[in-house]
Amino acid sequence: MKQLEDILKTNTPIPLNKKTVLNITYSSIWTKDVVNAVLKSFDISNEQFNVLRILRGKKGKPANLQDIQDRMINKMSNTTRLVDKLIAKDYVERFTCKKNRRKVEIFITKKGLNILKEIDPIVDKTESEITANLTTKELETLNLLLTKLRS
Amino acid sequence: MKQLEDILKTNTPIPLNKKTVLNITYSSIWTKDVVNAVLKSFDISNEQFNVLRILRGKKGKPANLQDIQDRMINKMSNTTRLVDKLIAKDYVERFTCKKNRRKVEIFITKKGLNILKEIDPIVDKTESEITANLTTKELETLNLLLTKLRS
DNA sequence: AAGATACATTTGTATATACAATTATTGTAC
DNA sequence: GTACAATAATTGTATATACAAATGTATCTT
Repeated sequence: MKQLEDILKTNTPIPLNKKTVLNITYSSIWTKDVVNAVLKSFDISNEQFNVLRILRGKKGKPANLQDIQDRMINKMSNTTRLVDKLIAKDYVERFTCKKNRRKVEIFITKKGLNILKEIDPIVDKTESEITANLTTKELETLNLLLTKLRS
Repeated sequence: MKQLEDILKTNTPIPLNKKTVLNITYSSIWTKDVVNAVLKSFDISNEQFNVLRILRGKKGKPANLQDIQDRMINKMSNTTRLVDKLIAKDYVERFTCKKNRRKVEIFITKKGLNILKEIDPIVDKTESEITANLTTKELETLNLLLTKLRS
């Protein structure tokens, strides 16, 4: 098993606090790289894919920018431009909200739903592969520890 | 304890595979935000700080770009520009290697060492705080599980 | 020695992230 | 009703990330 010290090519052992933070960071980059490699052939970024899934979850109801940001795992100061790019691909539509003209209403299009249907099973499979080295019990422990860490 | 489902404001439970990937991503963003908030007052980014620490680790010996990239936890296609910014701050010097003029030799300056000495204890303290909710045994388990995940 | 290949870094372009400032609209206080 | 504050989104600027292409240098082959 490749220890963090090997990855970072350091000969001095890393204190447990620092090692944990680095290990989380490194694992996150690793998972992101694996998923990105899969999404790349669809010409869509991880973040754009995430927005599409959120919009589908609204089941026809409109989402404004704050709805999307609330559900984004990446803190986005910049959802506007992300939506711009999805509009350019015809995956999403944006209208100004008539009741409150400061707000916008964002919808996923049929084309957006179709591409999601294509990508979803592949990402699911990739996520299964990413976690394949751990048993269900170990995965539950890992989730518990990460949640406790942040609490 | 705030579950991932609460954070993402979804009412449907997330499958364990997907939940694990999301949990790692979210935890990584969380730790990065905490550390960045601390570094911000020093007008230095997480990545620039990381490069400085790597250079200090060379203890006077030169580092070329590949040395730095090998030790970077973030896969950097772009270490050149990161070093440019550190040079602009007088934290780092760059010379072309005389023995092999394709290579560069990068050194940390006294000013760079000084700022590191200032920042280090604060980051150490922050990392201790980040991991404060877990016992030593739990931290060891967490590191083990993450390492096993990637193996 | 000339041409091909490999190596080390830099540069270009597109996207994402972080924070501040701005614009437009709505709500509230007086 | 006007002034002021709050809200929602957009825009601007700087940095970081990802990948491809270009540049300059060294090495290898014959």
